[in-house]
Amino acid sequence: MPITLYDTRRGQKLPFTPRDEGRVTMYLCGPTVYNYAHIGNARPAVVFDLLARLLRRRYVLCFARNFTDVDDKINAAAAESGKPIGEITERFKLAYNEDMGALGVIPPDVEPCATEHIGEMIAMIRKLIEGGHAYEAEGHVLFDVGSHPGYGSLSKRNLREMLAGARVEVAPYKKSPQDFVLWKPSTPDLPGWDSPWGLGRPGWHIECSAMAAKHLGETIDIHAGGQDLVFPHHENELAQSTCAHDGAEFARYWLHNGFLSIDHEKMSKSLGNVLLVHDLVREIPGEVIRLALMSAHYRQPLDWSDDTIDSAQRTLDRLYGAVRGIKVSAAARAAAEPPPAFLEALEDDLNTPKAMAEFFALAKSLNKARDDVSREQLAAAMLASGDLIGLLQQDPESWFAGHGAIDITPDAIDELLERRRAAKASRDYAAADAIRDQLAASGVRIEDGPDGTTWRRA
RNA sequence: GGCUAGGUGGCAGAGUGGUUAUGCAGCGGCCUGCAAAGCCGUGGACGCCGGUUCGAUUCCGACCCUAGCCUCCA
Repeated sequence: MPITLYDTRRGQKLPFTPRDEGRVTMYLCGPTVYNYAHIGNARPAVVFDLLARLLRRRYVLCFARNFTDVDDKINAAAAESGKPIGEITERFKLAYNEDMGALGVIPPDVEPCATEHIGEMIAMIRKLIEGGHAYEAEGHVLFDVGSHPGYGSLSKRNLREMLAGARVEVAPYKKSPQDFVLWKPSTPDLPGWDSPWGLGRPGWHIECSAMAAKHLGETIDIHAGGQDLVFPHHENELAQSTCAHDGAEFARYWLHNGFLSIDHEKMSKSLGNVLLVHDLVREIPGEVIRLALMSAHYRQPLDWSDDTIDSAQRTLDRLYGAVRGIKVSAAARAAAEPPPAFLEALEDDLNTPKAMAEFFALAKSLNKARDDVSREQLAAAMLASGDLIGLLQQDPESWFAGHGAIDITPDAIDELLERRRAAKASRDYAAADAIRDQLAASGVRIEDGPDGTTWRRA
């Protein structure tokens, strides 16, 4: 069964086949590094990390995710803070990778920075001018959308509709209101590079086109990003790259993740509900955040709330609870594979909810299994499934110990549990229950099992 | 106003032209000294109106509602 993916441009789910047999190229639009990533930024990073993990099972993958480190928002942040631009971009590049790492995102193969590809951008812009697809006007270089009949094919718009709906004031030097900037002039106080059009800096869209071509080639298999990038960013990338590469197909599959809302509201500074991953990971285990981001299908909208987090936490408790206390030998773990139904769900356009249902089925089988061999094999299959999607990466005991949620040491807990065991042995249930209540007051919930008593943070 | 996606049981959230999603919550039971966890069972759903069909939550059309984009926001 081939992997299927929903392609935005063609508007349907299609079997995925790489252009070169056995090798896949994928490009994901990364962050503009002027602030910490918020939870909405984390969604594409996590879901397309999952896709990368799946693709690697079958293919050699080259996965690029860029940093946009030249941008007017960065300039504004620098002006506001009084810090050099390079200091800001470096700081937030590091923070981004740390935060995504906490969510189990495996670093991509290539992380190109826009500022290191100015030469490639200038070359591409020259090619566009030579080909009649771009023109210079008042120090700017603009892409001429009228020169590319396919413009609008990705976002399914046509120029007439866009003109009718235009609500933005148009710069007078543009031939058409939809023409967009490839290069713009810089003043000495702004980042700038020498170019055939004077000191300037690149527009946003050309960065990705140039970096994708440099690292992945003129035609890439998969281009991914958030739904809000479809227009104008990806439409413009598509136009630029196609025209600069003599009509060569730019991206064979376009994937877009749905939007994330906070308590059913749009996340925005004005509403004051912007949740930074940097802050969230201090309170919530990374795996909980990761699972919450995978709890809805990636193309669906996802609402982030306390319930979303609680639900993911409970789900992980259940999964960790199933594998807790089961010895899995290195050999068994190495031999284990995720169940076919689990894989099929994921390979069907990343159907994570369906895959989780299969994960639960596996946990249930394990909970019911009696003999040690079956239990080890099922636990190994669960761990293999977790390895694939970036969950169950912790030792179950430390998972249930939590972090900072309890105000009593493990040694003290063990001592109390021993006293409770003794009380139970002498049928002093009042004393046993008193100890249980005492532990509960410290945030520890205990569970009597056939092999003794275990505990977890409440 | 235009474009693009959605509207599923108390909540979250898949999927399907006729047959169990799944998880949480609820209810009953097993287990347990009592709990918890786990297991077994159980109720409850497909926005509204038409159409196609033997049969539609699933296909088609209209309508209502929601979200995103049309502003260099993932």
